[in-house]
Amino acid sequence: MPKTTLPKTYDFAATEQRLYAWWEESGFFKPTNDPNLPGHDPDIEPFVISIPPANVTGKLHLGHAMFVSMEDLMIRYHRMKGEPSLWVPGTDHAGIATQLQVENMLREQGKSREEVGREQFEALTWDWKHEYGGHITRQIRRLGASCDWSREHFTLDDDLSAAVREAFVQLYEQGLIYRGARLINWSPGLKTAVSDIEVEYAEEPGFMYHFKYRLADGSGEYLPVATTRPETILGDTAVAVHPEDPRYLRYIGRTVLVPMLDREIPVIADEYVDREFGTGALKVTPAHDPNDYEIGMRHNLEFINVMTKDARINENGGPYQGMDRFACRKKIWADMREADLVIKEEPHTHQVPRSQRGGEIVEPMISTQWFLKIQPLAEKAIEAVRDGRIRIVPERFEKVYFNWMENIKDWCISRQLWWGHRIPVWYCQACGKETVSREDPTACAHCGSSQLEQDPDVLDTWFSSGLWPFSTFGWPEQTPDLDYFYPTSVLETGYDILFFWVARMIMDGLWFAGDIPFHTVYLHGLIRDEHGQKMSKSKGNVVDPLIVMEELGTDALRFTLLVGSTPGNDMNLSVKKVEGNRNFANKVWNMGRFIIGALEDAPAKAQAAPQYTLADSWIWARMNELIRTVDRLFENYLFGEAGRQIYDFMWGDFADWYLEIAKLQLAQGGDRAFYTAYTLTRVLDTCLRLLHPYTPFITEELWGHLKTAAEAHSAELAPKHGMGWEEALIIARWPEAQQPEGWEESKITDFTLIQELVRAIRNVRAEKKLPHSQKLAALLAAGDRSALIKAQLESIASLAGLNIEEVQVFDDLPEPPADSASAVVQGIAAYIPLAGLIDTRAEITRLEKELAEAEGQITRLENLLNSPFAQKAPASVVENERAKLATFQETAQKLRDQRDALS
RNA sequence: GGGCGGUUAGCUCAGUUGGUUAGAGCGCUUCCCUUACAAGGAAGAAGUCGUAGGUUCGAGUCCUAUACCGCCCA
Repeated sequence: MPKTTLPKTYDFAATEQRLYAWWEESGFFKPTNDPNLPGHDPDIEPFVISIPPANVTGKLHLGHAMFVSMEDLMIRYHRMKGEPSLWVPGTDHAGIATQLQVENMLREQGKSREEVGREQFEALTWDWKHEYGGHITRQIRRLGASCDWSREHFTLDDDLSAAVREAFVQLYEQGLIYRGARLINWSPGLKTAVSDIEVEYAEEPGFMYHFKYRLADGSGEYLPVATTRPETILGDTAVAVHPEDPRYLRYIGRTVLVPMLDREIPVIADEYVDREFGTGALKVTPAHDPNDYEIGMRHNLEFINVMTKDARINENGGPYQGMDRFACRKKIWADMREADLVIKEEPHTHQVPRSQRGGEIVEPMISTQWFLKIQPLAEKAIEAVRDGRIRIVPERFEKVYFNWMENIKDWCISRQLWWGHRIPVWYCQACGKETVSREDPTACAHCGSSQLEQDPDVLDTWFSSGLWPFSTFGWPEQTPDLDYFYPTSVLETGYDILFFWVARMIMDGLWFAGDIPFHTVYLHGLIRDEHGQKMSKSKGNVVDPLIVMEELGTDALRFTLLVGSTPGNDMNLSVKKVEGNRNFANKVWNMGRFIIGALEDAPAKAQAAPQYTLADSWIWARMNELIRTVDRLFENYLFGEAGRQIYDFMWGDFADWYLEIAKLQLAQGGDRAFYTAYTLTRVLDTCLRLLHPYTPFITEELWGHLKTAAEAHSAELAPKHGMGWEEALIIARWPEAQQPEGWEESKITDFTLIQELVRAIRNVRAEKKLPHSQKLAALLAAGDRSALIKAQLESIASLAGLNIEEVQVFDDLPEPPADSASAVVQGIAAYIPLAGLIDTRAEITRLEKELAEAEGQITRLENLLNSPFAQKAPASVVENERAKLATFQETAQKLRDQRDALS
């Protein structure tokens, strides 16, 4: 055959970049029905996804690979459905991360950011962004992401910055943004505040320090108190006990002396105190602990901050001033031991708050920051999910969402960084009042003075990310994009940023854009290594997606991520799995090679109306089943299962069975060959369309070859039912399942019987260790199915390795032939004469084993049918079981005959 | 302390509304370079579906309890 020039192995390296460039140049990534172009129809509903903006500093990791694969799958599916599909790409400025990068660069040059100054530092950061910011988007392209790059955005772009200003000013004017001194999480290394959700608590070994709080009256009495952080003693402003704790009742209202400082503080009663924990008496440091802060507020205690911004002890710490917090912990404890104030210390595991970035221990501190009263926004956001306007997949995350939203606290939005959206508040040096403005003001709004100074802080990066689904469309401008594409359709991301990002987008979307930002939230899981361990550099188990793509192809990686995961659940990834899917890609490639080669040899036209074979009908029926299944699964966001179905059909049905039979049919020539070529083409075409959202490159490449070959060969091979040989697979129409016409079930039943028979004969061959090259003779006793078997004899013989000249089909064989190996399938007996090769005793043993199996089933089914099952189960289910019983009885009888013939 | 998820073959995991012989990939055993594919083909071994109850004619699937592992929140 083949004049075909396709290489034997799919060469993804030569394909991927070329196809991506072609897609992009051809404008396939842009939505149809663009609202900025003439002829736009606003009534057609678009499908829209906002990409989770990647950090500009980022390097591609599997998390990116996951969301890109998942979102690209959805976008490609909807695009093929013919919907105007838009995927908006972009990056965020990642305040802390980016600033750290540039600071590191400066450090290597022996400089600090303070030395270069703010303006220069910002300029350097922009330079850095221009140089390295494109890395991540180039890497996202490598994954095949079909996003509309002409709509790419960056959170610090002018238009997005304008959106941030607008949002800030609106909230300020609505009285929801305020500035004040509150307890916040302070990152001493970064010297900035961080929000509550940027702090992670880890159980770590430490000590519980027990010591004496002496009464101020000089009586020598003391309260035993325990703490894990002795350095905070310096900031204690009360000792609290439970109001009903008999041990301490008599101390309530009296005063005690702070160790080493001898400051006099009250003993108070508060129900927060856990009598079982520690000594039952709690030192209260309102300026350095969230719970103590609450107590301090309730009891009007003094708030004494004892630390500086780099976590050293400040002037309130008396002799300890200037010491690092951990050095102070040691020193004060030593001093207290000296002063006989120590009772004991014991090992203790406690919760240590660490910064999500950098990992240093965060210090709770009182600091003046900007806060957002988020509760009014949260209420709307809760409602939107509660009433179903927004659906979260998988549903269980709705509970997590509600729980967080209902307990939401004011959000600290200011950061002491230089890289980000600067807070649009100016302080007047003349009158001291604030001016808050969308445009940089030149004069104080209150006194007109021009002596203004802008707040030095910037906003939390997530403040801008929350606006992403509409700021990228031009909000607050009422642009055609905003009008048409907002609300977007699906928000897809990892469940780990449900609070950081998803929740804020919902709140902001409802608050600012007046509508939900998307109707569905799809959450994927985290990717772990092959044994479920978190990937980390220190463990050395990190899988680099770039290397995997390099070695095994993008399609293999994508398919692995998509098919190996279920919504909301973590997945374990191993290179072995990717390898398996590389093999699948190669298998698909070779199916294509075969089919394209086969076309060239088949007639270009049919002479008569089609007379489809059993195999043709079977594969056609199975294919339609597949399309229906895939559609159903897609509607339920079960992309992994859908992918597995496609894989199983292509490999297990189409390649393993139909292709093998097709070889025989093609060899017959004439109409048989034509209709076989037609079926091969149609099924492959359909499969490639279904598979395209998973593995876009190989399917596009192969489909192009198929299209070229088919068009060159015959117009009659073209797709029908609204499909055609479109310009490219990426914009080709999604297959529509043909409604069942009634004949399908029996064809599938018949073909399944043929498969089982073939397998049974192959099994005999394998057990007798006969090479495939040795064609066998066979006698088949097929009862009422002998017509079917006769009709399919050529296929059976070929697939099972029989010599068709030596195969005989009977309704019944009164006498099982001697010197034969035998097998029984659904009551059909197959005898393979093997003179000299039969070990009678072994054969009897084998038959009896099978007979025992069949008899076991008969007993089971008889019992079942004699139970209430027969009355209570639906008739069709009962009928099924009866039919099975009959088949087993038939099979058992045949097996007995065979055994008896040997004995 | 509250909530969620997981527990199915040696390993990694599917199993969609309960339907009666539980599937895949990898690994393992045996055979085969059969002109689409050795990154392949054929055959095979392998699971009391964490445990204990319950609902039901029927439970991997629903309910209750429980153990272990993991995650989130406080």
